[in-house]
Amino acid sequence: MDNKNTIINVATKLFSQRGYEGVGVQEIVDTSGITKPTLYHFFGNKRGLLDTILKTNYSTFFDKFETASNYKGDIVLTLTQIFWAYFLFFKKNPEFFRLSLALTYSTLQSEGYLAITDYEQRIIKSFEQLFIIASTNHGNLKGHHKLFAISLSGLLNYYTLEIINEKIVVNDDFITKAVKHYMHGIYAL
Amino acid sequence: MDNKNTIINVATKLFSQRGYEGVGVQEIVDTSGITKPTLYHFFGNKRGLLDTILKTNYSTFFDKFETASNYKGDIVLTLTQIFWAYFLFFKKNPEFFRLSLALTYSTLQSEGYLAITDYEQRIIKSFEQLFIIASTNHGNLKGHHKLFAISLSGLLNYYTLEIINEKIVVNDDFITKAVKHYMHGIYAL
DNA sequence: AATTCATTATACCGAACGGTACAATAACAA
DNA sequence: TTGTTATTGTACCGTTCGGTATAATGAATT
Repeated sequence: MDNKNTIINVATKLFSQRGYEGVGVQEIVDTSGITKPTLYHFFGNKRGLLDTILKTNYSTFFDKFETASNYKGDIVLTLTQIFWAYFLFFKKNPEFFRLSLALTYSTLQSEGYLAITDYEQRIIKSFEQLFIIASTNHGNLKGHHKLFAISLSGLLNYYTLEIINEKIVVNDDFITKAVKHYMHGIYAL
Repeated sequence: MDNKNTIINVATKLFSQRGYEGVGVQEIVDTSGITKPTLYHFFGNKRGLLDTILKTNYSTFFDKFETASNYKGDIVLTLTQIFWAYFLFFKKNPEFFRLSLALTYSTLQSEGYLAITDYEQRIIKSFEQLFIIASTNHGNLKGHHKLFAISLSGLLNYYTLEIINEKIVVNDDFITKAVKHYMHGIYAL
């Protein structure tokens, strides 16, 4: 593997274990078997490295996620597709999930939060959009878009955490239950 | 106010804005109008300061939380009490909520995570315990304790975030809806 | 008044932080 | 083969990091 990708992989792993601020550039280059100027040549600065990690991973993620989000009148089907896409992607990239989770919930003025907030907003907005469109068919969704979008995002993250900890096995049965759990809560309002 | 409490208040605010690792001891003492040895006299080290902040706040929290968790055969009532206790405490302590949220979702080997994990586990265990006891009356809860406990914790944190952002007003109507949303998901399984 | 002990300031420590100037090398095109 | 550009190592920069030795206070006790 070339040095650029080695750095990305090493940094992703280290960041996911001890956080963006908890890992120094020196440790990244040592573990990668290179020296600082190489890292700074490819990424400009530490933040540039983080940005590259996020951009690369989220690019793949949104490809699958936005395909899954396609709504054709069946909200349960769409949610099922979304759950599948979400869980499978992060199951394949557990280190990236841990990193993105930590960044998402880090403090508002931290570098990590600033780096990830646009991506997270895009997910939330996508959920909102789905609920807005679906509310044509489901009257009870109306006026709760924002809340539903946020709670859905939170739920997915919690499930994903259990999945990558191997407490939950992702299969049709689980996905069906999870969607059911979420939907019936909404219908009940 | 005495220096000890000044330090605690200043540190809580700064940590909640830029994270435990993002704030230096020097900045804390400068903002507090004192010098380093004073801080180290009271707290031993930086971690000791964080521990004190967590211990103080969670002490008050668990007082109210565990009173609210008392189950007497009515799971909806108990959940309603828990939601009220949870939301009201963190609405009163929004900075501490932001800090604890960031620590809870920080990386597994970070200092902040190690500092808060016992408290978070206590909350999860408390939820689990509730669902185990309640499963005597609600058969459909059986075997899902852990999952329900975790998803409840996640849901509460998401709601709380909206509350301290003043997107949600905490009143009887909201609490009723939130509990309903959560419960009907469970009943539907 | 003398003693004691908690509290605090001055001044400093070595280590780690992110980042870079500069020169050497490697790769490739003209 | 020469010129050009991308890549990389050596050695270093100033700043900030968490933490402390020492001594000076302040207040309370004897």
